[in-house]
Amino acid sequence: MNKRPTIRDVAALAGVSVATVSRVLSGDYPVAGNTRTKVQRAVRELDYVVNAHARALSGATSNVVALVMYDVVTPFFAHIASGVEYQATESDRLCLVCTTHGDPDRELEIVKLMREQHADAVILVGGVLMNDDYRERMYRYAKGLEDAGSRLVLCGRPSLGPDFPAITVEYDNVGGAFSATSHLLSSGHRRIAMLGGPVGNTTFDARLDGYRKALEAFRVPLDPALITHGDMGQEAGFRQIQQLLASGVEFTAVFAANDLAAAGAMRGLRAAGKRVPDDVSIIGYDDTPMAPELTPALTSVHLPHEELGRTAVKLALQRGEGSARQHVMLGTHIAMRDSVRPLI
Amino acid sequence: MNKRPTIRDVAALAGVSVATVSRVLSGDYPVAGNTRTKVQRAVRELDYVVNAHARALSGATSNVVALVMYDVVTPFFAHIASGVEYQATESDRLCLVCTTHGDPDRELEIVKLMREQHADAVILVGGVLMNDDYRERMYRYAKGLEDAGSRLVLCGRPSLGPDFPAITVEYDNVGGAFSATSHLLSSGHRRIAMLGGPVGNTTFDARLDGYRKALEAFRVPLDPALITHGDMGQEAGFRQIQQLLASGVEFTAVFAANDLAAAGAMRGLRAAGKRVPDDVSIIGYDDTPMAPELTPALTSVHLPHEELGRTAVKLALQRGEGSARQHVMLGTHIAMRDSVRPLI
DNA sequence: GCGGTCTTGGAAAGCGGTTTCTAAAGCCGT
DNA sequence: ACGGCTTTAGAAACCGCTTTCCAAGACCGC
Repeated sequence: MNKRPTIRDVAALAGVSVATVSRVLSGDYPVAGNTRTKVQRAVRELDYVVNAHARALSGATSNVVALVMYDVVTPFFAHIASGVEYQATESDRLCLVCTTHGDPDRELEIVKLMREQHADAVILVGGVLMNDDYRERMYRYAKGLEDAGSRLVLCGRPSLGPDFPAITVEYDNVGGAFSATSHLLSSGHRRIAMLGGPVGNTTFDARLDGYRKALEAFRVPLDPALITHGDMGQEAGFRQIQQLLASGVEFTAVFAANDLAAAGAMRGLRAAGKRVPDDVSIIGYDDTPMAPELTPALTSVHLPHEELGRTAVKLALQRGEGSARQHVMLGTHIAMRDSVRPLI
Repeated sequence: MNKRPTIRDVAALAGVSVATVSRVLSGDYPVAGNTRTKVQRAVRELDYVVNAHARALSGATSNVVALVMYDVVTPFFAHIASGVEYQATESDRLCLVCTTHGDPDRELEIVKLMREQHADAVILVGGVLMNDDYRERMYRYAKGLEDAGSRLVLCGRPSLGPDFPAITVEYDNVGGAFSATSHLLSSGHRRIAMLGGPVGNTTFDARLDGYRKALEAFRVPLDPALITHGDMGQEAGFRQIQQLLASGVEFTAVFAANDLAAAGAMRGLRAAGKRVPDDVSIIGYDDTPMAPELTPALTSVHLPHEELGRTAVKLALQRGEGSARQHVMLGTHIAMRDSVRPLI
């Protein structure tokens, strides 16, 4: 078991000083071609790799981007993660992934870990329950991360104000929901059930808001009986539609605040003998890979997931003062498929 | 902008030496309760967090587990990643995620990066094109990682032999495919089309092998015309089934080597006016979240994705000699749904 | 041939911890 | 009161790299 070689071993073998080896490897400092070759040969000979920790310790950056999200399997998060990972790689960074499952304590712990790691950027992804406790917590995080040298990015989560030391990369939840609802409205639907998410969650509150605004724009009175809430899983969607059906309230269309709930709802409608889209039209949100495979293929609000992730990393890594508190809002569009039918 | 405090600042504030602070934080060495309290107060006062790189540098472990996989969004990988992340957190490790998109050069680079990082474990996930080049590459990786102090884990990928310095955590591809095919066979189907993956890929070769073995066990002759290959995406599944249909070969059932291809195939069958399962039965593989939402709900081979990931981490972190080259094989089972119908 | 830039390479001081080695207290029995 | 043993705490030597500061050659015009 030969110990792992150090830069000293390389220097010795190449017959130069450690400083020279370091400079050859970093590539910035001018080194005579001859010397460079000798060093590179020695590196290959010993199969030497630098020690990232030693490098990070002595002033350089850690070259790590941290991604903090609810979980890793929900398509919404997975696709954002994909974008983050892509851009991190592009920028020669490694990508640290942590999940919170919605637990604030866990989140606190993760932020602490990230301060320890000196991550170049810490990206917090996805909607949250917005309240004073949250704001205060975020403020502490931001300060801690700032003087650990990390950039904080809020991704798919509203900004906490222009003075808040974080970059925000959002997509237009209100606009997307407005479009989706408008799409149903302009197809003649007036009784549109809303399958909403947890109350207080920034993402789902915004989607509900877009729904409201669209109704208003079309001068359709809002019927609270049409609005339900769930945890946005497939089972929740199934149950929500069942309740709606059982309650006897009439509706000809459904706007589900995400595709998973939409899928569950379609199953529920089918179970109740309702045909989609002949009896009930339905539109989802997120445009996950599942959407086109459902029967009928689900019309859904398409989000620029990957771009969201890429942009978050790009902005965070962009050096220069002032760049530390930007706010970007990306647009959405509707992916039209077969689950919506105009009302006669 | 107050600089981030060091252990020295804490020591000064608490009126003790840095050694003492270090010991209080590590928690192993005996420290008088009084001193401990003073130190903890100072830590809180300064909002001090250790520098992970400094800690890693001075002998301790890096507390990082690296996960290397094809991509981050395919449910197969996402669920394994979920298990890895879960167990890593459980073991107080952070989780570094890298994707290769099948590029061997990228993989090589990642392994180098992991050597630099001194990851506690490096987990390579998913099937690969098995050939001599691959074996040789793996051998180099294994050696390099070994004397960087990292454990190498092959997850969902066959072992390279008992002497190979790596842990292997597999699931039974042959067995799963055997069961799936047998399920169709015992339902009376004899003409079973196979939607296979890339030739040479360990995962899909094994699934094809299980298909063959099942036919053999039922003494059903294998018809090469029923076997197709694709890249296992939804489009591939769609195209493969179209070709099959166009070629005129008869079949009453389809075994798709993953759910994505199965979904595409179902779409293709529907487009061709074939009803599932009335005209054609179909069974998938991986049991992704999409499976129960398809119409009809797709019967599929369920894999212990999460457990695979958890086991990989658990074994890798288990210290003790000899534990460095274990081999675990997890089982699969069929999730019965509505896409298979007995032939009269 | 000489003083003065430009290159090139080395010595050494950190970076922020952990850990070994050592010394000062504190406790005990006699 | 004193020697010996156990706790507890400090000094200092690393861990492996980057980078600043310097010095020695190389090269130049005159």
